[in-house]
Amino acid sequence: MPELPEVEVVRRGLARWVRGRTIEAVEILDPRSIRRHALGAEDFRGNLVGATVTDTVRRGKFLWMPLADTKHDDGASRLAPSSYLPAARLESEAGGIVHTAPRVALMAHLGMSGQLLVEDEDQPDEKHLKVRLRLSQDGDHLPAELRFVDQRIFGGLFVTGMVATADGMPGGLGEDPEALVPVEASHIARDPLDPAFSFEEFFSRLRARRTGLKRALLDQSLISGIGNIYADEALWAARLHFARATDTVRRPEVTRLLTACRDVMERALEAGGTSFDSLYVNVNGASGYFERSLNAYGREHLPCLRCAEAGLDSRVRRDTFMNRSSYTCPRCQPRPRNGRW
DNA sequence: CGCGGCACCTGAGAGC
DNA sequence: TGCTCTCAGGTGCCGC
Repeated sequence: MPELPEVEVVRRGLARWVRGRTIEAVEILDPRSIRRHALGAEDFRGNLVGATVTDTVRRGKFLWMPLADTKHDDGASRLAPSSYLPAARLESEAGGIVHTAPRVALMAHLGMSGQLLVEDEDQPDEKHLKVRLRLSQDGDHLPAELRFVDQRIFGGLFVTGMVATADGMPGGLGEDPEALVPVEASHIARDPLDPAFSFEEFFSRLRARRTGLKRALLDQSLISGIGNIYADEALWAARLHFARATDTVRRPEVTRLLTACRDVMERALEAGGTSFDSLYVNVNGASGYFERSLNAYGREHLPCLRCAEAGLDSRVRRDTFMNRSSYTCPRCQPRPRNGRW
């Protein structure tokens, strides 16, 4: 489930249904979905069985569940550090990233088509079911399984170590304010809904780029959580063209753009996310309904609603950009000449 | 070293 | 029916 609001919907579902529960069994139906686990699917399983999910944390589109080991009362981890933090990684962290006491997390990225579903064990397997986790039954009537379903396999799960980022700030949006960040998410910038997001840092880094606005919005190391839908929606709301040169944008324009990003993603979150079909659902399999609130994305040839309100007829156009579609109103988002202003 | 293009996958739908 | 083509909410890596 792609962009920030959809991932946050999933995070909240996991916080409700999975936090505090212990993983009792792991079934890997397709090892290709254990994507970046350096030591392979079998090691992945060994790291998870007996571990308890202590929290659910998100940064941009990355989602993770910090794990506590419940096997030993003395607090010693059953998990050898080398099994989740390869030596090469330790060496590569010299620049910028300070290593702290290793903690582990179950990382998830949904890619283009991943789903995390909380279900009873008697539910039939989904066609693209990749991984099944059986969870402890601490209370009663809790669904017994957490399933990872993914048609295109761009998403995946893995267990990894967590580090503190260079700014020494807490990791992301979760319940634990001291949360660290998994190594694989440490290059991901804060997202616009993160209280620690810095406008000044974003503005100066954006201005230093020599590229177009949309390409910058989609760069997760500059600003995270924004994908193709919400980039188009935010640019439309801010009346800016996707090809506008980043080194010419002025402060008020960037303020407008960021406000638009926050606004559209918060509204999408309230609506449960954007779904065009059953591919994008919450942990209980239900679709969000923000799709009906989109102003630009997917509206080729349809009227620009802002222009219509002003009594003008302007139709949304679709351009191929970065090998994907971009939707703009040619009247209120005019294409800059020579990519400049 | 920053930027842009492309590979990684599967499936749905259109057109012939 | 089946082929080919395009398209789909993302990310990382490689060459320039």
